[in-house]
Amino acid sequence: MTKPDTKSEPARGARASRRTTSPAGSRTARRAGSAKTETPYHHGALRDALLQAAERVLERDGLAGLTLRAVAREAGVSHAAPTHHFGDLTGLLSELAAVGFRQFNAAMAASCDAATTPLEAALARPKAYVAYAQAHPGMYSIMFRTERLDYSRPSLHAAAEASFAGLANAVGMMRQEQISGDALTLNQGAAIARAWSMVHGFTTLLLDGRLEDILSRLPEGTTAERLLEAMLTAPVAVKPSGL
Amino acid sequence: MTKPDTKSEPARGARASRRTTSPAGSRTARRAGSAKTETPYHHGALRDALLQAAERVLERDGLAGLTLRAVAREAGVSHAAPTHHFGDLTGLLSELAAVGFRQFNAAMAASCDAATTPLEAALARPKAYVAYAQAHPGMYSIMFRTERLDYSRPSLHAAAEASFAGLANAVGMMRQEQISGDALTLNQGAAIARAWSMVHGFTTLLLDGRLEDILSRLPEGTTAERLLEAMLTAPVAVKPSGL
DNA sequence: TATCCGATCTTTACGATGTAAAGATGGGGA
DNA sequence: TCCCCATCTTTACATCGTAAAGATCGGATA
Repeated sequence: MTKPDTKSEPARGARASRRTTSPAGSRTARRAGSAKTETPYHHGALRDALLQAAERVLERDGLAGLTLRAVAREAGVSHAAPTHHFGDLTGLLSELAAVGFRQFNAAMAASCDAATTPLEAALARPKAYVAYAQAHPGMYSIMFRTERLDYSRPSLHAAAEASFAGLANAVGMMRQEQISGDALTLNQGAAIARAWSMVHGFTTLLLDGRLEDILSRLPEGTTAERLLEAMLTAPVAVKPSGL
Repeated sequence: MTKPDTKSEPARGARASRRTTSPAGSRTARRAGSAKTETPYHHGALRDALLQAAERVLERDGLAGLTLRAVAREAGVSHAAPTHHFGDLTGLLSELAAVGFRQFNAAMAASCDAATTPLEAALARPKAYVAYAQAHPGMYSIMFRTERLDYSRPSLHAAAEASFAGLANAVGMMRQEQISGDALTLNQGAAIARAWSMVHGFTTLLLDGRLEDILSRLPEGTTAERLLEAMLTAPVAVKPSGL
């Protein structure tokens, strides 16, 4: 009854004719060659290509534009191809978030290694955290948009876990304690929660534009990074609480 | 060509027959009467009814279930009725978020008024913040899901602004300073950013289940509220930064 | 080397959603 | 009394996620 999905997915129009005219043998030859932009019938590395396409779509069109069909279009394959590799939309988003966490962890590790002074070392990690989010806002927002993610996926679970472990480790070093794997004191937990909450909260507020108000009221030319630094290093309030 | 949208929206099936059999006059009488569950043709207060329906749907079915059509179904009207009152989905979500911010502000104000000791006063606001989010997770997540919101809407802008003003004011009282409306020192901005980032970050991490790991490692029976308290009051780390 | 299995990708189909546009309804002012 | 127009419904359509069946090879097996 419904008009079939024709027309909306031109996708591999060029390939259709090529496929009919080219005998089987040329496919492997083409893949071995440099013409990676052409799409042989069996893509060969569609999974990775789809993830890269998804990242492009996400950073170009935002979260709203990140659909299974849009990713398939971007990668030049049929709209149902992603389903085969990721199961469903949640699967694709979860794997993409895992990619994000790995980039994220790598960026923070690199930044920590580059630090020389103790103060630098203390600020390197949070600065890299915020910098990654600013450079890849789409990725960051996906990584923390839990309702569309499946944390039981091994790759995502592992990547996110590594991120947490790095944080806990950094806090432990800061407190000159060994954070053991299984048990925490209330003070240790509070220190970790404070560090994570502060940086994560700052980042989401920043990405949501919620800090514009504050930034615009600060002395001319104060950047978000400067505000972050002040937030992390400034003396604490007069009253008993950390507020 | 496409099969018309019949069947999927039974909605007011009962009303259709009623409308044909009942002459015009009885409508006002019915609305004035107690039968609010029955749906007169011109609803009379559809806008508010839709917002209440939306809140029910949101807390019952989560963000994924919150669609224009689901809200219309819940309110017992045709699927296109919400469009007339809110323009589009963004409009509905924005107005719902505004409702949320008003509830949120009221809850925090009430909690502050109830405080007696200085320590209580310092903790009342963040505790109420987290408590609201835990009691209304759907509402809270909508209020901070910026990509689907339109902050240029007066009601949402005003409600969110009031929330920010309350926070800035609380921080000012804590520092025993007057926070002037137009300009801030770096330290003042940092104090506001720290307070907001910490509580907002903690809340989102908590709702996303990201603190489970920490909570499960803490002494038996430690609640999220207790962790929050410790995070806000515990002495700060050894090293120079607030980390 | 010829054959066939199964992984990979495409086609087709369907229900649901957001939104636009045109039609019905009736409250309230002219 | 009559008619305007805000309110709500109907109809229509493009797009999306997903399921299921068909096409297309790479490579193991014989």
